Amino acid sequence: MELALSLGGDTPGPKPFSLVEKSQKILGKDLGFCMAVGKSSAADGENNIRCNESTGLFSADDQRRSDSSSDPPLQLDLLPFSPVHRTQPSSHKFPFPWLTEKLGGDSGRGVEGNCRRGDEGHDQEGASLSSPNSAVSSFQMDFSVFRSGKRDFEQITAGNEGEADRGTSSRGSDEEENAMARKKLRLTKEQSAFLEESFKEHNTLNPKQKLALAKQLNLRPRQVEVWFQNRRARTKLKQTEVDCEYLKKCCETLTEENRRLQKELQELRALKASQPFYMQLPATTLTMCPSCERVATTTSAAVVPTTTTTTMATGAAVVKPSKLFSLSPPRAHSQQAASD
DNA sequence: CTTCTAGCTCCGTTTACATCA
DNA sequence: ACTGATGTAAACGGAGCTAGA
Repeated sequence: MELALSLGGDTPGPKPFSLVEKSQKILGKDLGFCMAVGKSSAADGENNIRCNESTGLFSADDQRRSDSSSDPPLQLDLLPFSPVHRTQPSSHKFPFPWLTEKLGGDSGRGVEGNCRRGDEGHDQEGASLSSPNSAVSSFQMDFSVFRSGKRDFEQITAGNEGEADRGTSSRGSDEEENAMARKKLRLTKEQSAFLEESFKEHNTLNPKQKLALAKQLNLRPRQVEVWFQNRRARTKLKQTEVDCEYLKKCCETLTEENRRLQKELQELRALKASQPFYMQLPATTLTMCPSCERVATTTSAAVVPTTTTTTMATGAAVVKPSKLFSLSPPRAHSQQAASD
């Protein structure tokens, strides 16, 4: 058995969040991820979960495929749950564009901010709908205050417009635009929260979803695309950190186990040397599946093996060895379980 | 069947911006 | 108040893959 950790990067397509039963606040972190520890096999390449392009949902086939492994993967799920989300009432739902579309409504007003200058023909409308009392709609003003320490408002506005203009063309295509200093526009909390919610639904977007989201948030589609791209990268990075931690713990466990086994082996050898007839009883082999920790006992015909072979499959196995033992790969048990 | 193209994601990198000492 | 170091996140550009013409 191999210890297979899904780092989420070496497989194409969306990642296995759909498999995970959502449990929040694992490891006490706000950001969360899932970790899948499963048996690696030649079919692993087929276990990638693909998000349905049209619905953004994971299909039952995908689920079945992912469940097809004989060893159900251990998953650590630390789902994204930002402080922003925590402040939301539990009943609060963001109006996802594709959902509102399905419901036949275009009523959800987008979160304003980083406003474009009418590059898609709806910005002016969005601006005109702004309510002075709305935290969201006050963004433009807040934005100017927010940055007033660095630049004056006119410069900022010009920067936004430049960004907006640039966004309508494909990336890096226009020399004029390239000549212009790259302005980075921080997304508002509302925009980020909205995008986070969307990301929780599905971490990739089809073009329709991207456009709808961009329209909803008053961003360029390219910005939405880049945000998801960066968000996936962040997820992967965090996942890698979690995986590393887990592997470190595995390593420590195995080292400790190895040390213990070596010690026990020495004791057994010493015992054998002092009592040469002691070991002529049939050897007992304990076989434990590391994943389910079921132990099967078999009595071998061998008498006093001259060498003891111990195979540790994973650090998950905790075996109290008696006289002689071996840890066989869970494959044996899997086959046995299958026959059960 | 091959080639071309468009569109996508991933990845590494750059850069603007915020924060802190 | 100013400054430099550092971290974060938006954005860029290239590579690779895939579907469709």
